[in-house]
Amino acid sequence: MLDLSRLSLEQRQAVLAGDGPLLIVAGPGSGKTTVLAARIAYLVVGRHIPPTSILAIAFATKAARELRARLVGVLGDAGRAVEVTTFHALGLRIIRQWREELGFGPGPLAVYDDREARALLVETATALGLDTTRETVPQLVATLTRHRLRGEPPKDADPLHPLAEAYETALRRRCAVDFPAMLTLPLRLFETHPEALRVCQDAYRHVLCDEFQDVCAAQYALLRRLTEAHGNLTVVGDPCQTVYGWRGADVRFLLHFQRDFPRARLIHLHQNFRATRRLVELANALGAELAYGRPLRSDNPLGDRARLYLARDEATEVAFVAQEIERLRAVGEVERLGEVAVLYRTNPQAHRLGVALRQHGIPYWVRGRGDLFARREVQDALAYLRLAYDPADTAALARIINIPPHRLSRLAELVSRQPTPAHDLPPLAQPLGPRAVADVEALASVIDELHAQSARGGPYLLLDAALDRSGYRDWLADQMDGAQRLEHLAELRRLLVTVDTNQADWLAEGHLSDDVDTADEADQVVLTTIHAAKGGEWRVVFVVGVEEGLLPHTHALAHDADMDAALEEELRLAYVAVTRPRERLYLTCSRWRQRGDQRYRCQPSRFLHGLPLDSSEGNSSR
DNA sequence: TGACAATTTGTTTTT
DNA sequence: CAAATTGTCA
Repeated sequence: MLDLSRLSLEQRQAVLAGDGPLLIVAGPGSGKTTVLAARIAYLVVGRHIPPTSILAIAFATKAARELRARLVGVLGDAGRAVEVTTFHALGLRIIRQWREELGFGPGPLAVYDDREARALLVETATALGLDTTRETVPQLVATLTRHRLRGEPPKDADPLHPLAEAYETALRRRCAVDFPAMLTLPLRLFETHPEALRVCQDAYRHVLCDEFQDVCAAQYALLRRLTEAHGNLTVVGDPCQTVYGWRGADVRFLLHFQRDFPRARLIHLHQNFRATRRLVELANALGAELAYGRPLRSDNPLGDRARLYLARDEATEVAFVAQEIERLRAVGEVERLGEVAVLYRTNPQAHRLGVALRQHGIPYWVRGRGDLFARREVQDALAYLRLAYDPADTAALARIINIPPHRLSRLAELVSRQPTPAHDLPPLAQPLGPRAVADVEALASVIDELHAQSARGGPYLLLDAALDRSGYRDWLADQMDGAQRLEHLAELRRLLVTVDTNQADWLAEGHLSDDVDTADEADQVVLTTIHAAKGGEWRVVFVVGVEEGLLPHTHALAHDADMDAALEEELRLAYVAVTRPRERLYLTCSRWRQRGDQRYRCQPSRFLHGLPLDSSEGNSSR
């Protein structure tokens, strides 16, 4: 049945803990995913809880997928029936289910990314007569987002109140949600429609939340509401790994869990099963600086010391990484390249790494952001698809009405201000001249054709038709980087081939998925930000750019108001990074770094101080 | 007035 | 280095 023999005593306690609130504080490498999966399995097998009434929440879609895979491994088909999702996907589903109650009209929900959301906010702010300069806008976005993630809209007296209201109305009018709305709207719904709350509460008899140290107030409120009837809430987290403070994460929900849930059981998992003992010691040395930290225990083999490489410049630094990977592969220490990851603080660092790895003929895979769904051409293509499925999707129309450029930019402005379906546009285009009217009519007929086709073929065929009929493909080909951007669309097409045709949801879900790893990761080195690496583990890990200015990032040093908090988050980030490898850890930094056309002198990170490291200096390459 | 090119700027992390 | 902003041409 359920085999718990390979679990430690503490792990078993966590798995078998009874009903009610349960807090598992689990350090890195303590097997928390295993425990989470085993606990769910135990609920199903041992306690006969129907899998469909168990809700497991992760932060990233990737993590959710991994957990689901584990569950299928342990439980088979029953594992598939467990609801494993992310906060945002859950929120989106709830919004969809009660769309009318939330004041949305018919038609598919559009998901606005940060760019679109910002544009809408600027528009509403301008309409309200607020000044929207380059300095004020980021402020505005930040403050408003902070309010929303806290689950507390600005009070009536707050000068931001009218903007918050107007922005929300604007979203509703366009039938759109942005990321914070996926959390705040369900909360609102639960306030105003208790019957909806009841339905959601009744659906799940057990709720489990991974990465609990990273929940924001709105997410925490969501968890509380969902479980307030029965209190069967299991949360797993590590206060030393909060790295999403800028996104509203508040570790106090974990620290004060027992205050909010007096009956809560607390279990610590602090034995590390992942890394060699020397690496665990290094992690402990770094973690000693952290508040709320507890040292990790380890009975693992001693292993090798971590290595610090001081490069002269970035080129030398990335060359070292490539050469070292080559060497490890040559001596047989690395069999599959998927056992190796390179971690960095900022996305642009991936570029130089890619160059070096390519030069050495080492296949690699860049994980996380920068890919598909963030790209403009992909968004455009998706907007065409949205229109094909629903010609009345005015948000999608507003996006593509002048792409490729017709003579419709005036009209585009109108549509974004006052949503109008394409069919009703010709009168509006009248004053712009006969050519504009003709263009609008041509556009409307293309949309009609696509709509007619939408019922027949799969999404990828529709994509082909959309790109050809609209002239988008031809237009894009002539643009800057046209070939490369067409390649992105080809990638989208490949993805769409695998999509379940009858699922109307995939369009919206696409915005939530943080990676498109159809590629086989097994034989490719993984390049990832430290943030996106959280939860991952590899045999060999390189952490590059461990310098003042990158890790800790200058941004964390700038504003002295909350400098301590910001700096500590950087330290936690470093802690996350060094706790990823199983066997081998390399830290590298560069003495010089190029940014724009200026060279900067760099100092090794303060976090390296006092760590047990073998240092070497690079002077070979030029 | 609108499309497009060149310049310039300001840079974390992501659901 | 990409996006916003300004400048130029039709």
